[in-house]
Amino acid sequence: MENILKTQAVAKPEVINMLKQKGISPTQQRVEIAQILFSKPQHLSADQVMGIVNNGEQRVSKATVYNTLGLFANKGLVREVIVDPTKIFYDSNIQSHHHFYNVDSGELTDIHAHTVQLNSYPELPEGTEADGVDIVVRLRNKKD
Amino acid sequence: MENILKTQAVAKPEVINMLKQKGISPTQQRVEIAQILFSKPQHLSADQVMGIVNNGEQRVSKATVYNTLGLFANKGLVREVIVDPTKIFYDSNIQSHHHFYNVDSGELTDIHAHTVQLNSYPELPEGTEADGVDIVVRLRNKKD
DNA sequence: ACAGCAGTTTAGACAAAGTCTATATTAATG
DNA sequence: CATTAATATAGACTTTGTCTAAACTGCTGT
Repeated sequence: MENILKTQAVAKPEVINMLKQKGISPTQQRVEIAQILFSKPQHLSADQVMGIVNNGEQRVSKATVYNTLGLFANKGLVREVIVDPTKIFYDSNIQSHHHFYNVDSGELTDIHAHTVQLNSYPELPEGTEADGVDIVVRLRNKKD
Repeated sequence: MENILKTQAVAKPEVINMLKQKGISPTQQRVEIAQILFSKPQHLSADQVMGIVNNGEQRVSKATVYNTLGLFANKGLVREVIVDPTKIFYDSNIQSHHHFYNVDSGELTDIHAHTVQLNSYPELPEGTEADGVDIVVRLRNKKD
């Protein structure tokens, strides 16, 4: 589990409101995790969240971290980003945008929605509806 | 490990040539796996390949299946598709194209390259070069 | 033919992310 | 405030994938 310093948090009442608006009861653990996630637009793995929330003392269990991140993603509070075959990243920015993924460093950065545009759209298979479009530009470090 | 029937294979000499052209020495195990992969355009997980190649008797070890698929991907013989957080799919079609991923069924299907087009392109971060663009349209089953 | 050698393959131990289960704790409700 | 429903927890477990050390394969040059 990574050990990362907790930076400035978001105001508690603000976060509590966000949760309530999505129909999530704001328990202590959920609020703590939400404060970390929404301190800024960022991409965190479950393990990283675990490390930040439990920096020093143990306050939230592994199961709760996983449950909570899954719940948040389900309710549309955060977005899952699947680019690394070994783990899920949770993106605190749910505005439409895409990602660069540096295969060498594991770094994940944003591509603003308007710099990439689809000008045509495939027909969806029978009986299905689109749930989202993910565009990932994979990067390598130049070695010149 | 899944147990799937092996369908019609590709001719051995043909596959051996493909491997040689990419600088891969065509060992028995590699040829067997390549014959399965290239029998048609498809998306298979390591576990599925394992199931097909070893249908009935055990002929290729787990380590070799993983090594071989990794090697093939590295040499550009197959393409890794990362859409399912629990496993990698290997796509035997390396032509430029994209994917539908049905979140409910786990089904992965192709989107022809020409039905989706990027009409602008983001600036790449300093010191990096693009390694590929993956577009994934996530689907859910309609429940009406 | 065959000793030596590099490249492969193998079984099984191991690692890491994530899930599950049964129990304990907390929060909500009347 | 007692009861009940919802959450949180520790730790066992599962799955995908990696690693390691030993065995095997098939060349090479003599």
